[in-house]
Amino acid sequence: MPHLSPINGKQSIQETEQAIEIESIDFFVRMMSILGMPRSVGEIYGLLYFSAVPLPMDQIVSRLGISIGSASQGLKTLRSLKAVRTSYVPGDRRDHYLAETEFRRLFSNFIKEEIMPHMESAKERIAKMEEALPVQDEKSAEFYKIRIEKLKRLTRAGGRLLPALAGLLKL
Amino acid sequence: MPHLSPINGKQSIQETEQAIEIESIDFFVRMMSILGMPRSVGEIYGLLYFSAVPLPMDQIVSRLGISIGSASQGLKTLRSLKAVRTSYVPGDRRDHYLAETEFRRLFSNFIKEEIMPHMESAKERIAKMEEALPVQDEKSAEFYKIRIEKLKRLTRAGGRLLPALAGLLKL
DNA sequence: TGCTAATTTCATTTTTTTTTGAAAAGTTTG
DNA sequence: CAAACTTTTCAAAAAAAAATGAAATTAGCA
Repeated sequence: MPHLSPINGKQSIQETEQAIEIESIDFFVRMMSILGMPRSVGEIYGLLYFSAVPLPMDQIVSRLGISIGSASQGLKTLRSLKAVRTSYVPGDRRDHYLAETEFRRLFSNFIKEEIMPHMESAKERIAKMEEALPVQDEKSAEFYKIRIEKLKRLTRAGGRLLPALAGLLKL
Repeated sequence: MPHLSPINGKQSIQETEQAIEIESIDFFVRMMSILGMPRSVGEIYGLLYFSAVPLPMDQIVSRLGISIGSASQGLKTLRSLKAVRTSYVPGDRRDHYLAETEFRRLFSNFIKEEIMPHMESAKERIAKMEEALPVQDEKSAEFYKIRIEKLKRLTRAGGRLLPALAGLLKL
């Protein structure tokens, strides 16, 4: 756990900022973990979310107390989700990172990048079930057909609903 | 990997059923793992989904080649999600399990049981951020307020949208 | 171009999650 | 109510996922 000294009366500005930062990290670690993202990814996003200025990787590393490797991989993940952007800071050769804070966009990207590919392969697997089916020639064939049809409806509905979801998020 | 002999010409009924079963298990293992469920839970549901008759636990164990403990825990999880029901079979003291196949209902249960509790604790964490905020007395306070407000909107929108989601699933 | 700082990669270690297996608990029925 | 069967529980083992750290790579600058 990082950070410096209080100075003045009741509660310093640093303490307030630190308190919010800790809660933010906690918040996003949990949120991201619902989405199956590793802790470090949540920590980094949580830190950047309440940072008024873009932070270079070494700041992220030292403030979170994680390794350089973790930070690099976490940022790579966040970049691929477009959850962070790099911003250019003149006279500094390091990349500086900034959180994307439009949740609708984030959510939309997440669905597109992480969920939809699974829907595609789901469809392929259902197709394989159908291939296996035709030779089946008895009363139980009907049962299988019905169950397969249900799966097809599910993936069709999912394929339509999921990409539309972000639009329904009225923030 | 379990199961028995082909007999007749091109492709036996057992082979067809087995092929579908394997694809089904594969399908649901992956689906469930998107939702953060362990492999065994997907396997069990995948097996039951294409079973015309309710299966007792020892059948599940032997067909999937998993341990009794795994099966028991997996079934417990599935019961809590209402993804399986037990059905009474006269003259057999074992519980027989049946897959719930209405995905809309399944989905709705999943959101209620697995997602919504997180939304509640998210709200609490945001409240903590707000508690930390008031003493903050400079220009940057505004920045924090805006970010916190965004989080509040997110959780509010999530709290409304998520429970309504299942209803939007037009299968 | 060569030097240095910044970042990525990846084999290894650590941590977390899942599965196992066996003992405990619970049920049914003779 | 006791014997046999079924299911649950949980400590330990195994497997999977994530983090580390150091070497390799890349990129900026003099």
